[in-house]
Amino acid sequence: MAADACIKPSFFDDGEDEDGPAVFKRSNTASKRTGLSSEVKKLSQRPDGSSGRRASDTPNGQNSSILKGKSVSSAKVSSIKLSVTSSNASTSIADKSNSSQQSSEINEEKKPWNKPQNEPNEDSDDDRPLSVRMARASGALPKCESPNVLKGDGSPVCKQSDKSKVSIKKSDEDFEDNIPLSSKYQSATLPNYQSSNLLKGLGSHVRSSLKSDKTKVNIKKSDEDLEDDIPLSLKFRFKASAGPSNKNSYDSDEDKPLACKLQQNGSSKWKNEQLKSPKGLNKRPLSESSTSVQSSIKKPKPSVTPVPPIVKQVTVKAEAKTDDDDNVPIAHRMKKTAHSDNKSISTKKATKAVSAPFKKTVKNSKKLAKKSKYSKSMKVPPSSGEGQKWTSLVHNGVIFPPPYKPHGVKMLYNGQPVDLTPEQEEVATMFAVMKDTDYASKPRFLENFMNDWRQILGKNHIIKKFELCDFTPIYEWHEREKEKKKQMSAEEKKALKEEKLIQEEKFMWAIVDGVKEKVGNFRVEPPGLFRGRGEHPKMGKLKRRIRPSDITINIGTGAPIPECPIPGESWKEVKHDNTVTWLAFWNDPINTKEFKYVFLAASSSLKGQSDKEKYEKARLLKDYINNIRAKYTKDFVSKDVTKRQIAVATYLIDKLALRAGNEKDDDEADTVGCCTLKVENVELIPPNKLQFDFLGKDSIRYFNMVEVELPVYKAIGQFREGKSDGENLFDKLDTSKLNAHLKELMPGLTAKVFRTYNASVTLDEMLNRETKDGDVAERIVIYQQANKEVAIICNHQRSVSKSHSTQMSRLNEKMDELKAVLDELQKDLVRSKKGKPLLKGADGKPKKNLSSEALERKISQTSAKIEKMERDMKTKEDLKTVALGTSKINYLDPRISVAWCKRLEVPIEKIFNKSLLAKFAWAMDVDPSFRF
DNA sequence: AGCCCGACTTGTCGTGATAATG
DNA sequence: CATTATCACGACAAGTCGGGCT
Repeated sequence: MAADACIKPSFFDDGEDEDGPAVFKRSNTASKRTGLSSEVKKLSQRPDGSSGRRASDTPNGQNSSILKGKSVSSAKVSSIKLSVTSSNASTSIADKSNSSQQSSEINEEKKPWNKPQNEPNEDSDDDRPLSVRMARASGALPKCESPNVLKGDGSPVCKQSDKSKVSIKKSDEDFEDNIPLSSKYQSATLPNYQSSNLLKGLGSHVRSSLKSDKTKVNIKKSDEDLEDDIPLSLKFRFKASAGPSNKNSYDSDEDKPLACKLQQNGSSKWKNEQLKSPKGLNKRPLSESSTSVQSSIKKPKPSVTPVPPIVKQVTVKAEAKTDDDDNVPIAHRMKKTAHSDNKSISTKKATKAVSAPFKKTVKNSKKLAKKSKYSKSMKVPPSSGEGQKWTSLVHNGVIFPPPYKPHGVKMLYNGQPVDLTPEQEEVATMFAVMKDTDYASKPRFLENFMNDWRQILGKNHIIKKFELCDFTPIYEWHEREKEKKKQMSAEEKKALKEEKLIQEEKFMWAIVDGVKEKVGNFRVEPPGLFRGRGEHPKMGKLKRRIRPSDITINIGTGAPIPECPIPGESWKEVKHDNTVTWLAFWNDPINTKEFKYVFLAASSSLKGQSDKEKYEKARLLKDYINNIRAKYTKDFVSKDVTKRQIAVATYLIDKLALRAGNEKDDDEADTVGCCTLKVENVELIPPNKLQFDFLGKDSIRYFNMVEVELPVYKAIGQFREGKSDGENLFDKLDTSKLNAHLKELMPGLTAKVFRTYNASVTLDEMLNRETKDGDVAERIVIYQQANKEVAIICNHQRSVSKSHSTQMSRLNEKMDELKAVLDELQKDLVRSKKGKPLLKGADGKPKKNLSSEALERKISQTSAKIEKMERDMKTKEDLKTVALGTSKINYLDPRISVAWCKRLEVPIEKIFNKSLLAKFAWAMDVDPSFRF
């Protein structure tokens, strides 16, 4: 593989990357940067110095550097530079290790169905060239050694009642021993529930005890903070000025912010069930927008000229590239885009320099601007970077699913075979195939399906009533097809796979600013019956086939327009909008107001950069969190109801990691988030506990009992007063008001940042309080436990595998056998010591005589086996409903994991699988001392 | 000031691939 | 070597949140 080099632009760089980080890919896109800076400035309230920027941690290598530049200086600091590195990583790493979620399925209620085709993924491509640096980076990490890893027990920190059967002890202890805190928490508060999680509220008391570890942290931090002109505490006061009663406690907390999280959240008992009693009706209007931001001045810092991007070449396609190009930017090569070079260069620079606001800050101009600019060949390169996401974009569009192939199998209606046209048969088949899913028995699904199918059947078709339909013949045909497929030889399967790959290859890549990047979902969704989650009102509706005329393509101005793969048809529209990252979109046939987008894959630098910004924003919250907590604590007793509601809602979001809770339409499943909680979802349990029970995103149940501070308890009681079950608990609130408020507390702050913050802080804290001993496998177990803790906080659940109970009982049997063996060995030992002959074996034959020593040895071996098995079982039981993958992908700052791996010499491949390694390429060169 | 469009992140599940087991 | 358990990864649904328009 070739390595590509790349450039990174550094504008300010001062040494930024000096050390280490490898950068690859293009320099960065200029576009956005966090914008925090700009916002920061704006904030009126805070003194600016204090403005939030977090000082960088010195320790962290690059990061610090990143921030460094700007932050230090003055307020203006604007841009943060991020250098994204990308790598592509690939490499040989194997994945294996970690566990993450996986599949399994069914839970009682909901379950999905399968879908027919899928494809092999594989993609070989991963082998995109690694950059040199990367290599180096990786070198830093030890390579992995053995595959096996984990497993052990993950001991659960939390527990649920049911699990009780299994004995507890297990590993937790190990883990916990070291960690006093957790235990404290648990015990403290909750009754049976899981403990650890339950939190104690932010209550400081407890926490204070915890502090210890944290203190150090703070300390460090403080150093860093030097930069800030104003110490947090000041800020704190600032905001909190009014002086909440609790303040003290908080203050104390401040010192150790991390701690908080621990307490956080309780676990819940999971199990998804759908609750049903929601009442929700009132939906409030969404409303208001938040304050706008205008960052006005951006000043670019001039500086280096960027090097032209290099293309990674690959086999690929784009006309432009040829192998040699490595060093030449594509732009150059492309004739069409001739002007592009300039653009790219200039823009990049510009953008970087500019402080951009978070997402598109640019006001209107998007469209106008872009087009115009573009066409004009961007004249405004420099500062224009605002909402710009790329300068050149080349791709081949999307691939459509193959046309329907009629099978001719006739279903029965009222016992008689029925002739169907291919279109009618296609829909009948969609349903037939879902026969053994539970959708097939949901009235709403059946009704929606029949309504849509009837339209295709036409008015006069004999088929009228679902009850008279018998799809069995088609279902059986499908089963046979599946079986056939399964029986294919390995070679045949392989051949099919390759063929598919060849067909898809051209769609898999896009060239963004001269860099080849993987496209995320270039396959247009095939027609099917809509499978909404939970009690979705539209389940069963026909999701019609998408055609080229439904699709809007977005591509660089000079790039060749992808040819429409279906002869005789054409794209709905072709745009050249460089302020967005999508390559194509179409309207969702189920909800025509919504869109389905084709984006770049997670491994792309565009995504990587925004991911990094997300984590930087969460890290910034660290500097404000104490202040924010003090503020809302004070407002728990505000006379202003709206303020009180905002305070309590913020508290719940912070402490329980609840989602914001936007309003939903009636044609969506009835689920809630913080702002949309209904009275019935929160029960008061005297003296100061709250019991939450509601369906959240994806209709996953959130059930948790939490001890809260008394003022919160009382406030909730007030909010419930005079309302019936289905009414909104927070009637004066909605997400835009809440976020607008949060933005006043910290630039760019929104409700979801708390989830990221709490998740990452928890991981960082848990990983760092562990001692360094233990072998790699044990360390991985520690990581998993931390990961699990986060998953619980975020309520990331998975359905229990169908075979779970079977597997458990099988393990139980084995366990019983082992115990019997142990028992017999012990009896034999006693006899042996007394000089009596051993007992006879099960088969009646005498066993060969063993010495007492030998017996003892066997006993200890067997006991060890039993213990291990108990641990494994407990872990398995414990994790049966916990999905670890979601938090790893979306909430845990990968730099925490990477730095930890470097420090403890755990191969990063044990923690991140291949996709994660690619996705987090930007984090691989983090300094080992990085702390969130 | 609210509504709604638009873009992008987050989340669960199914399924094929791969590793572990008997 | 055949099965079964686990893992990786894609599919696609369902959130969040900002911005522009009225």
